[in-house]
Amino acid sequence: MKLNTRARHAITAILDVAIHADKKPITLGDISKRLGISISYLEQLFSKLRKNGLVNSIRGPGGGYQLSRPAAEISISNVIEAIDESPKFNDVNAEPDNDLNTPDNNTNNNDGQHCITHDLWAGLSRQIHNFLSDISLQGVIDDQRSSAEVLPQILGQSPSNTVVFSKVG
Amino acid sequence: MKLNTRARHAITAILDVAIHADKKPITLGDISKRLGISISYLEQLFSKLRKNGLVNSIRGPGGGYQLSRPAAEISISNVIEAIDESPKFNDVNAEPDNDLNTPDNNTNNNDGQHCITHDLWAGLSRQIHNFLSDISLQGVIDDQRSSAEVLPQILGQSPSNTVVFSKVG
DNA sequence: TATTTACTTGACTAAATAAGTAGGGTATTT
DNA sequence: AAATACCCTACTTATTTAGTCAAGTAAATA
Repeated sequence: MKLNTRARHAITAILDVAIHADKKPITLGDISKRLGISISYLEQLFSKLRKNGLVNSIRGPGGGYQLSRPAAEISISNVIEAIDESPKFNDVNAEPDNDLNTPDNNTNNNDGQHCITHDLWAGLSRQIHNFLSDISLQGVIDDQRSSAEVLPQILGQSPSNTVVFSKVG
Repeated sequence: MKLNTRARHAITAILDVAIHADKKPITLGDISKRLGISISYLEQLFSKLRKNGLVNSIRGPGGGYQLSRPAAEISISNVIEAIDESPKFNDVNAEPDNDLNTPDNNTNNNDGQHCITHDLWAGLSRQIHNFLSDISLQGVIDDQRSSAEVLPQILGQSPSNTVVFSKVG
């Protein structure tokens, strides 16, 4: 699982769809205009989102994309995992499929210390994954709403006590 | 705040130090052997860790690095933030200092939708940051030790909202 | 049926950033 | 003297980013 700009774009794009869930299907052209991302790029992202069952596509005039299920039932980790799937098709080298960047366990170093920190990282990685599994698109939207109400948004920095989690489901 | 391989290396490296906290200072040579990372690279990382007060250095034979404070009082976000500081020294262009990759809010698109998703991403980013602020090095180690759920170590602040995580999906 | 509109797929790429190494040195401490 | 941290510049390579281009396919509508 990688938290990179690709993931960010996918998340903001699907959030854009989620926000307009009540209306007609959202076209990639709309999203492109709003987010300033090329349609071609969005096509790549939404292709994966669709194949992973997160969005439905509707063709023809008036078509576009909609969430396949309520925003409360799509987690952030769902989106990220849909996006950063390695191709792994075709043939040869199936990549080791790293979770949040898996360290190479190639060079066996002297003692088993490397394995220890490897396991520690894996544990942390799992925790982050679980955390992101518990945040839904709806949760992100609600959090924004509530923190906008409660917080005067005065500070760009250190608002760190304002976590409002909403869980999936 | 960026979760990339650089951050992963920094975290595993400082965890390596934390594991040996009871013993003598850990040399970069030791870590290099165990993690398979070049000393040059580790120097870059530990330079930042030291400047951010996370580790102490001891020169001369028998020297090395130690944690500057108990592992329970160093959070994962502390480490990440120490690492991904932009240079920003010297002179001119102070980078906008992105948190988990800040989208460009340059091209003002038609309506205010871009800003909405921008805010949503910022909110999510903040949640992740808070989450990582509540996980200490000791927490990661303990989690590994007893793979049950770890209560977040309380670091100085982080008062109100007790972060409840785990619960694998 | 013809046209429009939108989604699909795959190949390709220029630019930027990240990742990591190499190697010069200096400063301290044992 | 040796081991270690500390500092700096440069360098190479790999990956990611953020797309473009082209040639489709599918569905709705006029």
